[in-house]
Amino acid sequence: MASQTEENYLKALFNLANPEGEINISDLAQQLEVSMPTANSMVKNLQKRGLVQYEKYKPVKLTSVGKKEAALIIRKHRLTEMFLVNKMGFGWEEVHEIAEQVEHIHSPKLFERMDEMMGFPTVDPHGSPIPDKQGRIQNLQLKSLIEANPGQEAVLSALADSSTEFLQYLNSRDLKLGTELKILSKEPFDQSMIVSYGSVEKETLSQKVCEKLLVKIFEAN
Amino acid sequence: MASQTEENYLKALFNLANPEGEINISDLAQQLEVSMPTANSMVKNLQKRGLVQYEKYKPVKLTSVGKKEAALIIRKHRLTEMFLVNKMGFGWEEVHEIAEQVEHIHSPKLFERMDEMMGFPTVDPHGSPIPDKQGRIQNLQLKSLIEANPGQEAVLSALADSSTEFLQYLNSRDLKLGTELKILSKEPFDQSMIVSYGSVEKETLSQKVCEKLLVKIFEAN
DNA sequence: ACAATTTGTTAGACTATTCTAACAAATAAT
DNA sequence: ATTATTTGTTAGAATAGTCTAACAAATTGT
Repeated sequence: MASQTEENYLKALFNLANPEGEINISDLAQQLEVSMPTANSMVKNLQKRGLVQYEKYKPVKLTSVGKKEAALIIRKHRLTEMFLVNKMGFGWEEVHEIAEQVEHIHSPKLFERMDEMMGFPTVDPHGSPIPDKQGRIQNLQLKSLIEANPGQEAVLSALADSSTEFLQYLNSRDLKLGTELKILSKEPFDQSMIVSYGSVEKETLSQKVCEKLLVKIFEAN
Repeated sequence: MASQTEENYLKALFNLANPEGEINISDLAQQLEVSMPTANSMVKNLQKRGLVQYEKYKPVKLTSVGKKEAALIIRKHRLTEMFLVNKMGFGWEEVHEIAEQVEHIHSPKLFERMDEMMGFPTVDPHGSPIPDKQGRIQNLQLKSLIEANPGQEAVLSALADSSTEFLQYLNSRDLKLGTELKILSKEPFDQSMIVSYGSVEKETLSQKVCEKLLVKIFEAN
């Protein structure tokens, strides 16, 4: 069984993988806040255990076994986040740290019970998909708000960044998953957007923010 | 901050302490399933950290700081057990293993929320008291059923053993916390007792079982 | 193409937690 | 009281995970 440390490496590898599934050792080291030699030696260890594919001076790739292990840890993380928000009344900005610890608990029963109590949710409080028990992840094909154009409408469906700071920014603007945004205009100079939603008539969202809002886009009717 | 391993040693020391608060290294080693030299070296480490009092060849004692740390871990354990039973529908025989892991989570918020959701319970599902936030433990002064005499009544209030096997034995006899037992007779030869309770007219409880049932005793009216 | 920079590797060391082997002290048993 | 047994200690080694220093390969920028 993977140690807590190994689990954290698997999760980081999963999250950092580029579209080809490759990860740099330096990115891995940075993500986990360890030195490069440390990351390097753990990658060798994971290779011995069949969880990653790796050759000297080449980027790392999770094997299918490694990918599944990682997805199952992420499943526990996201189920926990959802449980904390839906069943225990936490705010979406408070749950990451707790889930970071709970995800390492070995107890299929516990997570199945959470899943059941919530009616088998498919996304976590930040809109990220919850992998199924086989470690499969549904692909929602959401777009970044930046791709929407004036006149269109967009439903906020997930976030590309779940940091406390960003979540608090969203809280302060009353932006939640499910919020319907009308795109009023786009500023070509800095890529910022002016939108309206709910009782907010007019709000300017910077490029940085728009990039991190994942939406379903509709033609306004 | 104490590591998970150190936390487990503190908890074991707390639970093994005799009435004078003393613990043998061999008992500690056995409880934690480690060798004696391992337990010995960890005791020295805890001593350096001011959590135990210790001199060569003498029994170990928790300091007041160590005792408080231990009690706060036990608080998390028992709150978790209660939460799993009351809020998540687990059986009392299923929760120990899970709580054993959850107790190491660092998140005051999480445990305070559990406490709040349950209305600040004072005992866990096995009747053991839940230490308060200062690590203080209420002393219930319960007696073992073995001390009750024919003609008296006793309310099952806690257990001196919460092993899965014992809990399953109790489940099979429909014995729960709160069950009112009438003592019909005591067998002087083997210290077994014949009792009635609920819809059970007559049940024989061995000495071993009676010793582990902690009760409040009343004169029958 | 070659220097500068970034990225990755090796070697060697440290800490925490564990072990076994060997021995010493304390306790129990005759 | 002397031996036998149990309990506790020391020494020395192993593993997991981490580090720094030094070097090597790959990439970037003229």
